[in-house]
Amino acid sequence: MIVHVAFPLPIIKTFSYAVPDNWKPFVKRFLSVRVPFKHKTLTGFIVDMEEGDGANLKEIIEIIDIFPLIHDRLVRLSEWASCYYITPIGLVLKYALPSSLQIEQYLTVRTNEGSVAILNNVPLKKAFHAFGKDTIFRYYSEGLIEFYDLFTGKTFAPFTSDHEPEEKPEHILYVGDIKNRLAYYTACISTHLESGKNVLMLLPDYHTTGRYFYQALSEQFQNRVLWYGASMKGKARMETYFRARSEGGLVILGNKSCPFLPIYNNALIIVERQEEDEYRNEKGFKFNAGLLAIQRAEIEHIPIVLGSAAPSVEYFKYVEDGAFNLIETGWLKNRTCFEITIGKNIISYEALPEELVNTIRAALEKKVHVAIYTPRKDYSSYIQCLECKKLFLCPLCDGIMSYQKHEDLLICNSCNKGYKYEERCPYCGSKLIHFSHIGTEYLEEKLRHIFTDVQIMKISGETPKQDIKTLKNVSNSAPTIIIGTQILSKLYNLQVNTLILLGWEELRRIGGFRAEEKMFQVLINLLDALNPEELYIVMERKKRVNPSYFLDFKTFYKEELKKRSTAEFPPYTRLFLIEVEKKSEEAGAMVVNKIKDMIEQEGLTGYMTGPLIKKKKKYRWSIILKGNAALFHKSLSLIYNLPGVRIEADPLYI
DNA sequence: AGCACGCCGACT
DNA sequence: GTCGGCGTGCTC
Repeated sequence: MIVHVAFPLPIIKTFSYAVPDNWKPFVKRFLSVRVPFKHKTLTGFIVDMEEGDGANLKEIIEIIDIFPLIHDRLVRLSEWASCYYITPIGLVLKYALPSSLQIEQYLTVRTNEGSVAILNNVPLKKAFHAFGKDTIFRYYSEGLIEFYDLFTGKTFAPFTSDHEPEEKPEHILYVGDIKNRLAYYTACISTHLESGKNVLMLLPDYHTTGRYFYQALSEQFQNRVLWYGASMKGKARMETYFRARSEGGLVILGNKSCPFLPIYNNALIIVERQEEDEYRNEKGFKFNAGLLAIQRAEIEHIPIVLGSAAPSVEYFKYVEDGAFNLIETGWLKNRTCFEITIGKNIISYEALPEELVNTIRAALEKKVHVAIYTPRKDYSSYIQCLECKKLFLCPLCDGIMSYQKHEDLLICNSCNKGYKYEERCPYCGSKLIHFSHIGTEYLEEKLRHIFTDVQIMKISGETPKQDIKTLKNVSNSAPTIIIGTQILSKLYNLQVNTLILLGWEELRRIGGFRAEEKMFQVLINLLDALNPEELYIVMERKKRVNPSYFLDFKTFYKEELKKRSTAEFPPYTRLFLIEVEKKSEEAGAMVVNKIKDMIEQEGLTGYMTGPLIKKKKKYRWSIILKGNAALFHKSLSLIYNLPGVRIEADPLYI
């Protein structure tokens, strides 16, 4: 017998191995196996079998799982994801399959058979050790023994068709503020839990939105609320795994690591703020967990709720197409916005613009909290020499450098490398350095100068969890100025009176075709979380955008969809970014031509840029491909395997 | 991805 | 003359 094994490696290809006699009876698709690969042993996944002796092939070392730890619907989800994201199935399965070695630790043997009575209540690992793994496999396949887990005491067996798929499960786009969303989610969850079913709920992160929902839902459903996340330590994580797999009446909360979690009687999936970037996994298998959840609901025939105050524009198209039903309650409407227009770059003010200072002062006099949003966490992210006019760029990768004052470092925005700041231009040595595009550090410095006796807090995505917790107490304390980045939009517990946006309009420059959508989401989600009574937007006159365009979601998404449709951008087409990187220009040009030929043969058009000459003689090309992935999946798989080529499906910024 | 092989520059 | 830098390509 020959098995085809997929590895969690960036190769779209499977490898064939022979199966020794002792393992033959147990071979099944989607079992993990240990095999020799190159000079090491590696864990892969059986994705196919065929007859034959495979005399010229290497043999598998052992089968790891006693039965496939994934059921048919999750297999379909994995296969869909592999296709959709042009990613090797092995990389997908690494995310979809729990580590068998972890599972074994919590399993015990159970038997009524006299012949193997000695094994009763023996931990599985011990049983493997004492009898040999293949012997235990044989006992299991002969029905002599079974296993139970330590958390539920229930039998650990392959997933059977447990759920009752709905005829026409509803897909709901719920547009509303956080209070209404929580009430809606709670009502949906309650119905399902009462009938003994389970609900899976995806959240963008663990520490802010995760904590908020965990606490709110625990008040309602007590110990029937579980969390499943990557940051969890072994035992707690496995408890959720086993309970979700065999108990009913639970709501399982998790972040991007849970769209593949096997769930018994899964009746509903909820995705909170599907538009958040945290749902994107950037390592190895680049997926969007929110999108996987939607596909999972489709495959499992269960309803799904996407809830947000600022959903991605594409879902409004799906509403128009009839694929989603829109529910709209309690949106943040009739919000007045005060604009503070300034004539010059904020950094050219001695302190801060007077009107801004007065606004903050007026709020503080009312004894209320003020939140100030700015898109960057550092001091400044655009540093230029005034003499030679050159921009400070990373010596390693040419990325734009930010200045981080508290450590006096220049930090590359692309590769994160830090360099000591020498206070002069690296090109001409001049000491006339100009900073612009200010961030939270700059604001904190200036505000501390002006408001010497006011409590000022600064938070960003890097703020330790402990500090974020203490923010909860801010609501009852003396008037505070809270300076923060986008993380402010997640602090549902914080009540502020005045919200000020500073540098928000700069998002337009960095966001590609999604720039305005991003601006919409940042603005609306800040309002959603902080629920301020007064909103101020500080903008430079020449960069001014009209805030009211973003404050009515119905007109906003209609306009936005119109633009996307004319320019042929998602959701009207899919995008793929093919990046080629080579040390020599000739080698790169060869690969690029090869790719162009393949694309042409498929009758497709790609938009190419390059070669961009990078530092250290690295040449880079990028090709943007537009179209329906199903049509050219085969060529993209071939392109994926070319050395020096990377493919990114649904790129964020182009 | 990771790792061995291989082809050019600075050294005892 | 070699040692080791990293670029290239293969893995059943």
